[in-house]
Amino acid sequence: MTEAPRRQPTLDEVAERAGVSRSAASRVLNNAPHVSPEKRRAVQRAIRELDYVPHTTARALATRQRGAVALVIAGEAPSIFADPFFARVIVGASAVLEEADLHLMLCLAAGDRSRRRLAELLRARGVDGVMLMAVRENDPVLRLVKETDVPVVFGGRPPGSEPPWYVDVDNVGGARHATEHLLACGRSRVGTICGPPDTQVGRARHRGYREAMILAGLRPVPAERGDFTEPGGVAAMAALLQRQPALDAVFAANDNMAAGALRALRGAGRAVPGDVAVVGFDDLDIARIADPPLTTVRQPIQALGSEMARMLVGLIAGEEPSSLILPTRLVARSST
Amino acid sequence: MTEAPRRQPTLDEVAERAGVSRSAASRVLNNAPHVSPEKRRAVQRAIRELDYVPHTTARALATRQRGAVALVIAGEAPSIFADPFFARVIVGASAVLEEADLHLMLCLAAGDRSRRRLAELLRARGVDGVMLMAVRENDPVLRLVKETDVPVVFGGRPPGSEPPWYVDVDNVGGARHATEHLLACGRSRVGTICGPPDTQVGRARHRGYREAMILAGLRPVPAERGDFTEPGGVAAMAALLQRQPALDAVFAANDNMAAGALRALRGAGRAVPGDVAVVGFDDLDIARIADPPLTTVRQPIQALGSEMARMLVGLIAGEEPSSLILPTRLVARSST
DNA sequence: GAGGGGTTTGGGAGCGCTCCCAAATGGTGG
DNA sequence: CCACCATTTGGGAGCGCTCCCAAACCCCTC
Repeated sequence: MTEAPRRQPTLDEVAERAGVSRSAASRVLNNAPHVSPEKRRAVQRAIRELDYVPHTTARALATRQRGAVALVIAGEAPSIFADPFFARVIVGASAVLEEADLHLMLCLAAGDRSRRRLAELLRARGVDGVMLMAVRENDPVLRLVKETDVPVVFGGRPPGSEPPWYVDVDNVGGARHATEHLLACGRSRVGTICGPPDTQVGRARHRGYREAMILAGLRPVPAERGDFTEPGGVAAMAALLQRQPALDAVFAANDNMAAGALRALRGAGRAVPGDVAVVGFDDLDIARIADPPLTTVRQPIQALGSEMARMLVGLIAGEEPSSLILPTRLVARSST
Repeated sequence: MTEAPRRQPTLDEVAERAGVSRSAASRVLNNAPHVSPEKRRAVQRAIRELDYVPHTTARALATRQRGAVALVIAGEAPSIFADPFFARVIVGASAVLEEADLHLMLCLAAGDRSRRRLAELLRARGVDGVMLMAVRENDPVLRLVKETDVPVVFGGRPPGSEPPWYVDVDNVGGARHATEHLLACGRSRVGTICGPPDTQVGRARHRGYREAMILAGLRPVPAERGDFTEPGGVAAMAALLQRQPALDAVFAANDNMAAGALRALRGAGRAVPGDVAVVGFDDLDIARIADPPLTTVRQPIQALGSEMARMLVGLIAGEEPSSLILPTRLVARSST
């Protein structure tokens, strides 16, 4: 504000100062061949002296690539993004993107207006690629990304479709392990609090539970449905207890609901893990803080982000990566 | 992938189809005056028929504005972003930005490399403005934003400096209210678990506590220092109890530490709120889930985001907004 | 019917970069 | 010493848009 609004120097000015042509300067900038060592040095000096920084937008226009990718959170309301899950995905992704010198745009694409903006962003080639998460069944965003010709990597699979490129977490396997763990602890009347059935995560974790039960020769208990929130977990656990009073273990499809279950069990006078063992899923902070600390299935959230980014960078570079399912790991604590 | 790689139509093509000049088409696009109604209609029809979308990058180059702003999280490690706080700021900000038709870039500017990239982004005019958060004392990022000529809005104030434009939360007032609430509950031996003193938030909340004590004619108890984490809260509470066994209330500078305090108190056999009342700060999920649910100071996180965005949009438009301190609100639950 | 005001209109010159291509340069072999 | 090939070099034409400006146009008024 104090100084004159001095313009940023342009490549022409660099070239002039170095006594070479703009083309030569451009070659040095992109360290392309066909520049004599002396000229190269001269240009480098000029760049340093003028404190030159290439104008990204101009470069983007000329090369037809933007140097940025978008992370799109579909969901039904922008507030879905408040889930700490996404923040950790971003931490993972941004490290990889930084390596590839790509910037990250964040689009909370809930609602018509933001979807229209996303559509424009894609059509106008505002980004070189997209990472897409929290897509629901028949989400209108699916049409948008189908029409675009920039590469799209999904995080998780939307229910009812198998995108060409995705990174997902082994929800089925994780849920199966969690249930098997309960069985291995000597429990046999294992119930489950499942997630909303219109989410792929909800479905997959429920399936893992059923698989484990059937494999063990037990009859799956009808699931009580939660909404991935703690209060939802309280309500579901209460209902489950009423329906199956003899329950000796519960697999909850995420930690929030497991924490709710803990609270409901305490309210009902059942000891954990004495009377009822509880396993959650996610291994968020709440699992460690819960009382008793929750045994849970840790999913590699940050790795999900970094792998998505890696895959996208590969696609942009013209490679043909293959989709990925990341393993989960059971973390045993005192709730079992 | 199935279709030919048909190029997006350009404005020239629109103009040609509408039988007008490129200039006229451009005017219609930006609905500028000096276009006859018929031509306007013709252009609009051509746009619709060709499914034309203006090329953002070209426009950016011509107008010298990018149509995007950056949210920069300074911090010392990228993982600071995993704090759910930022996610809610983003939810607030992105709604306002969407209204202003600005895109959001996210920069986790910890470490030299990412700071260099940020510097380039600013110098190369990759964004029209910046929202800046989690800046530490003497953070190198301060120099970067001082040198840039795009507007910068701070979220919170970095310790030791008063930025020209900021949105902050009334941490002092909130902490004072929290402490006064404890006093109003009939407590008098009120201790505090404070945050790291090199954060503005830590300092401000500690100050609010001291103000309330002094105003009430009481001697502030020397604070026990935590690090804003739950385990940190456990340790601090244990230390505090040892030092001040007669304590009957604690103000913790955030909910995580308050939850830790709860756990430590339970471990020490003190009833909450019977023996010791506890107040936290933030009103995150954990406050509601804690046992007993925490009385806490709610800060308007989403509003922080939206107000930052609003201020930035104003600055970009050439206005001269004034900085803002958002009020907090005490939420009474069962820990007091 | 010529002169004057205002409003359209379209050509052209950018914005700052990349990249193609033709010309210049330099080193080699016959 | 010249022809010939491989490099290096710089001019110029984009990329797709905005915006200035001069020319064209329209409608009055005198």
